[in-house]
Amino acid sequence: MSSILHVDMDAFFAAIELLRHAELAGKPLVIGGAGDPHTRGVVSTASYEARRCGIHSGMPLRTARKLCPEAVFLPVDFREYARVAQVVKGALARHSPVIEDAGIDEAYLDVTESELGAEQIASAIKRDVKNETGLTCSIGVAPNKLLAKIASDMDKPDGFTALGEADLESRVWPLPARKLPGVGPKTEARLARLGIHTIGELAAQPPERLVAEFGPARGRWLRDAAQGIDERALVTEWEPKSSSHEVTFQRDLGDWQPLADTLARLVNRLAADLLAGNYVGKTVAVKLRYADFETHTREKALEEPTNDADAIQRAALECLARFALHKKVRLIGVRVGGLHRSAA
DNA sequence: TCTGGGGTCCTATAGCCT
DNA sequence: TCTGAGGCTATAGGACCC
Repeated sequence: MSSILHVDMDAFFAAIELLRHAELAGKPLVIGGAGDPHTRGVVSTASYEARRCGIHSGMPLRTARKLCPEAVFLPVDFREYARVAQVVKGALARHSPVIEDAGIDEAYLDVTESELGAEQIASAIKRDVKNETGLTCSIGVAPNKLLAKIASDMDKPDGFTALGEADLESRVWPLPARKLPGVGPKTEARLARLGIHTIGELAAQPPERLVAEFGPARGRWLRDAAQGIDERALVTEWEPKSSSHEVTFQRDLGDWQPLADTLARLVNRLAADLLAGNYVGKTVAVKLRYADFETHTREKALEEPTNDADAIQRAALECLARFALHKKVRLIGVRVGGLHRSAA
């Protein structure tokens, strides 16, 4: 039986800002966008005080301000959060050689081979992370990644939860289906239409019913996940498959020229990123989001893999020309896919 | 004048080939 | 020669995650 830890930092961005701005302790704090709730942007992280007002990540900043006018808004400082994340990951790596980076503020550790118990390891991790960063985290332990992640969410902040197969019925099945990682708002709504609201109700479904509704791959995955079955191994090495930049305009745009100008800037940034990472890509895609939030992409395969800004820009402009400009545009983006390391 | 930016993976569909 | 089944690839969209 494997023993997998999931480590999840508590309100990561907000907690880092509180370290730098001690005077904000106890106040509702919202990190997101440019830090100005009068501009377009969404909440990245809300402190626990702000969450009590109903603010959560993904919410428009304007909405957050209406819910909690006295909240303090700060811009996202990715460089600083990435720096702290490196310190955290360094501390984690000392507790297991088998570690999966699962985003800026979380990771999985395989501690099956450790001589220490999972709970001992978890408390040592909490101590080290606290000592080296001043931050707290929540940790879940389980026989697989799926259950470990569910576990780490069960006691926050600064919690520890162990889940075994025997806990499935009493502790996992009563949870809403939405608590399964991989079930988002769309799937939650479809399940609700089938009368399925909890993970237990999902686990009790005849597989054919889920397959009929969601297709073979997803139908079977839903059943397995609800029964706590997850055989995925930790991903300890990773290479990017695509790289992109996009921007949402403060005011929707109705003309080609500023769109093309913005696209050129995004392409230059992207080409610089590829060059810095020594990557070349095989496809170029342009994304347009119209004012009504309808989103479309147009993609073109390159004749040969490249990271050359001019070649990418030619392809991007061809993609842009295939769009109709019948509605105003709120966002434009560019992506290069099919990445691999450059031979040069 | 709701709704970011950076990703991944899956699915549907169309065109082409055998 | 016509028709159909099935596989493969490219493209577009959707859902999800942090």
